[in-house]
Amino acid sequence: MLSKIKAARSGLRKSEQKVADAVIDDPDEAVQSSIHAIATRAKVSEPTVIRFCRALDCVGFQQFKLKLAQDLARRGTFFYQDVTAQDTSKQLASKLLDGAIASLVQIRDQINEESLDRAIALYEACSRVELYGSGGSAVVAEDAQLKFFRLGKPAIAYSDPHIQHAAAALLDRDALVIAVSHSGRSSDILKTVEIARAARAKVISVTATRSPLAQCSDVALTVDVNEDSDIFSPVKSRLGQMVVLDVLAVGVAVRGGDHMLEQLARARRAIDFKFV
Amino acid sequence: MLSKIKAARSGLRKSEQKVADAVIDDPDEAVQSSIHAIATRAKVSEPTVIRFCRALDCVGFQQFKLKLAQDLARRGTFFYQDVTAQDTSKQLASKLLDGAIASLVQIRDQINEESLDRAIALYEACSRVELYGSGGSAVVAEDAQLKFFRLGKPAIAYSDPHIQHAAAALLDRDALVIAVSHSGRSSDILKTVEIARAARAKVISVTATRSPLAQCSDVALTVDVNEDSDIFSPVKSRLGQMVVLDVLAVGVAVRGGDHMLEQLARARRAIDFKFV
DNA sequence: TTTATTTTGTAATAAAACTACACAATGAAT
DNA sequence: ATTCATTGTGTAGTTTTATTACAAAATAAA
Repeated sequence: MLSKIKAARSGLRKSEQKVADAVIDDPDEAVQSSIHAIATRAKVSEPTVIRFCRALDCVGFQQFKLKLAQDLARRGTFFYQDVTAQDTSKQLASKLLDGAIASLVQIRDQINEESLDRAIALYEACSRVELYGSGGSAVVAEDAQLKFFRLGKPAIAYSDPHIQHAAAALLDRDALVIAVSHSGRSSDILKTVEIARAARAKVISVTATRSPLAQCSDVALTVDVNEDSDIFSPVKSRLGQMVVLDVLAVGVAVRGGDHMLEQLARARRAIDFKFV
Repeated sequence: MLSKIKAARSGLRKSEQKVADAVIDDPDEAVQSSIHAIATRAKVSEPTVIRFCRALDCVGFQQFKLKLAQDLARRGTFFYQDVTAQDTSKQLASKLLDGAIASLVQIRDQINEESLDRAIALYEACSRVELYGSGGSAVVAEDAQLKFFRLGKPAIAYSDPHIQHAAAALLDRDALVIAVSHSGRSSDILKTVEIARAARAKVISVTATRSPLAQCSDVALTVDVNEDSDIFSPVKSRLGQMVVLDVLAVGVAVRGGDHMLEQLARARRAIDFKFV
């Protein structure tokens, strides 16, 4: 629509061009304005605004505004922007959300299909799952535990590094470890994975590409996002990790066929509506 | 917007629900209708339609239609698709990521600036923060705890409902509660909030629009997403809740000025690279 | 310059959105 | 069960917004 206006501009009459200019100048303002407001800003009469709409193949002003609004909605591209102390709350929220969205888009385009398939195969071959993550990653591991224990095999998450060490020492070749770490460089998690592998357990890591953790795992599901604008904690990588683990869990479920999917959907409704 | 309507539906009055149903039934028709047309189709009076719009945080019918139109326009970019047993891993991942992205886009467009400002003010006025969430929402509460305790005031998260009750009873007027719940209907969390309010603590809720929890909070930060395609747990609303709480925390930090932002950024690097 | 044609604005009309208020339904307290 | 208070819903009127009809400028052609 916006480009349509630009294209049509030179074919319009003089005062209609003024309307076109006013709309192009601030389209977001335009979609919220009445005919009167636009007419005033473009310094033309109200019927001129309507004629302008009709010239653009709209039946009236309302339809024009609707089409323009939809156009603006679609134009949404998401990118990082640093927050500043001068931002209004609205700007702040939009910037942060945009950043989060951008990171998910990035992850979507980076998903490694082969790793995912191998991870699914590892789950199918194991008899139980342990999830390790500390600090912020503990949250992700716990969230994943909730998903995995509905898939039919025992799943448990540990967030204390010492307990992780102890738990890892007790694993066997039928156990599967899912190790979550943002940087993949924490010595605790590396030590834990080392112990787990010595016990012949399989290891899936959810971490940064080419990090030490990724390199010492059987399968690495990598999550790399631009963290520059995260102030407190790597929110974006946390979101990414959660979604990637969701993908893994759903992937496993899907291998169980449509029947299993339905069953899980029912289970979810029964549980969540009561408790969450 | 559409998912907001669905989420808010049960919190609406009877005739407003009729309007909701009419809109959900054919949203494309709705964006082109006048109040009169919608009122007729829903078999209610015209003011009821306006009240319905207001209940959804719109200033009037026009704004409602505009938001709805933009929502419909965006459907095309990232949209929900049900996963099937025939999907390849890649397709599966894309579908799930698209769904997650779509939900964040929705949340971005729904952010209520006024609520956010009020929530920030509540944090600034309090002397300590307690975060309550159980089940899946416990994960969100814990994640938020990590953010909030870096802002300079004590912050603690409880995930056991009984302990939440006990903790809430010990609050005073300087305490701030952040209550997280997907549905906003769990009796545990409602009870906890009731106790907290009786102790004169302030309550910010992170939950569905017009849910009981939202209604009994001082400020509601609403998170409404279409959960149809979530198999295990409401991943999408979980992501949304985490981001919304991140926005709140960053909002608080930003009020502390650029200096505080820098300090936090340094703190984050120091902490996270070691532990996560 | 006059005349036809196009363009633009004024003023009236129609339609839509919104408000104030009154009646009806619901629920709590006696 | 009856009254009172509260909440919900509709009727009727008001204001705002969109649209039309038409007349006055402006422009171009003869």
